[in-house]
Amino acid sequence: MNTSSLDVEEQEPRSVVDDVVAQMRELISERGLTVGDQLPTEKELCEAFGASRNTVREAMRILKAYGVVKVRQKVGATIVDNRMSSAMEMFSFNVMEISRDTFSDIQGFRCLLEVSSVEELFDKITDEDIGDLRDINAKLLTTEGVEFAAEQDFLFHTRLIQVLRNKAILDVYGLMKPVILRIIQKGKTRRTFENDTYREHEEVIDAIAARDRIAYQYLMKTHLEAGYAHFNVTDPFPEKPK
Amino acid sequence: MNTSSLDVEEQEPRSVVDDVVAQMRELISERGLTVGDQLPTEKELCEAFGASRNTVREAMRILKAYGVVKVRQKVGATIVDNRMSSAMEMFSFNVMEISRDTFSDIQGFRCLLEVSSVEELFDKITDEDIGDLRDINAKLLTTEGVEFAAEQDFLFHTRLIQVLRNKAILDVYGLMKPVILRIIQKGKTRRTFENDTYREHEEVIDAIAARDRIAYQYLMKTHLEAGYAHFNVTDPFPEKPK
DNA sequence: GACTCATATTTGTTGGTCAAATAGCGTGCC
DNA sequence: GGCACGCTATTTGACCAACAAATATGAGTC
Repeated sequence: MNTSSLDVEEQEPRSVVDDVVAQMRELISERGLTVGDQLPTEKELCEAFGASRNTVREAMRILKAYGVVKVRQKVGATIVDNRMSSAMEMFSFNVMEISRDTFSDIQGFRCLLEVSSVEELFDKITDEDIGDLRDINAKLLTTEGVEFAAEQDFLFHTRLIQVLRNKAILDVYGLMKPVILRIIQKGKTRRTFENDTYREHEEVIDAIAARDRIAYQYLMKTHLEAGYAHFNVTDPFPEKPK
Repeated sequence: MNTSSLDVEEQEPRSVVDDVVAQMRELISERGLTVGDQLPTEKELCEAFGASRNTVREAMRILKAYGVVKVRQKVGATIVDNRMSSAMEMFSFNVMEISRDTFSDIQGFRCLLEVSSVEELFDKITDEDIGDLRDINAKLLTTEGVEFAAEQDFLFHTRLIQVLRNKAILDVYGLMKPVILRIIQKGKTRRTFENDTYREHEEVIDAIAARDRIAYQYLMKTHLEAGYAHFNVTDPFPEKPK
């Protein structure tokens, strides 16, 4: 069921490249290297690890893909921390249909983030935040196509999360962006955004402005669950048994 | 402040490898490839993209690092979806100290996940779940070293999250594992786990068993915030201005 | 049909070449 | 001295060719 965290994956014989990656990790750890520090040159790494340059390069590609190093010609490899944006990159691959389970899981997550956080949200929100929310929502009426509308829809919810001033939560929300965007678009037309979505957002903002906890929670929950109808009606899910 | 989502990073001229990665994405998208399907061989990709084999290989390494493909000799590249475990890999790099901000953000997140989800938690939790929690917590008394204790501590909280039956939330929790582990260990000894942590967990379990919402929320919040003392007292943070 | 084995194909690794970028150094000028 | 400029050595980027290792495939045998 869950293939992500706990299963014991059969370990294939580690390739030389994987080995070099591991040694690079050790090197970073041992020397206590951190953001801004330089790694040795490719040549030095070759000698240190006894691997060919291509192998070292492939290992370096992995670190770059992880967003852990940044390489510039002549300068060499510098340690950075772009792991969050790298993670976004990787989750933007459309390698599979969104299953009904994934959909309801993500929606449940959003519910937790946006509905259950009401206390902290009402605590921290300012008039400026509310103004921004109205501005963003207004753009839903400009009818620039479904993709644009979906972006604005997502931006609205992101702006709301931003009020919590919690980078970890904001990052995770950004991480889920590709999936959320596809959920938002599913089964909707430009008119859906113009009519339903815009109105629902406005009602949510009104509830926030009035500091009405009950109304906010009800409206946001309803709004999030509204997507479920669109999602459910579309297709019978050609589920793919492994 | 926030380097993850919104800033406009100066775009350097894309390398050939990045280009090949982009073309592979297109190819996957166009052909509607999904988990289990095969990619063309390296040779075919070279011809299709007009790139050398090493370049194609480096691009393939990136896709492998993303957990999007799995490559076996002779068989070739198969599309998979191990992005979550790949994400865990990348976040297990210790490239930077955990800042106080990161700490409080993560703790805030955990608070949201574990405290605010009380309704759903109490709704879904079974006696079996509670039994598991007690079993896991009991292992804190076996005194096998700090690393083991920290693992058990983390496992306790993971098991709690598992009750929600939400894969997305569970995955995100797993994603934060490396950071959480370091937070858990910070400033603690084996005795801390044996005494304080064990007792706090037991109290939480008791509250759950009694279905006492108020007590649960208070105890869990207190427990999570307890780490803050350990964290704050240790060092003055040699902050590293860029 | 079932099994064995040789072979061809495909990925893994290595060594090398050339190109492109550029940090660092030296030179000359003011 | 200090500054601007250009050269050069170094380093990464891309490519090529060759061989090793793994293995899917098919021919051959019973």
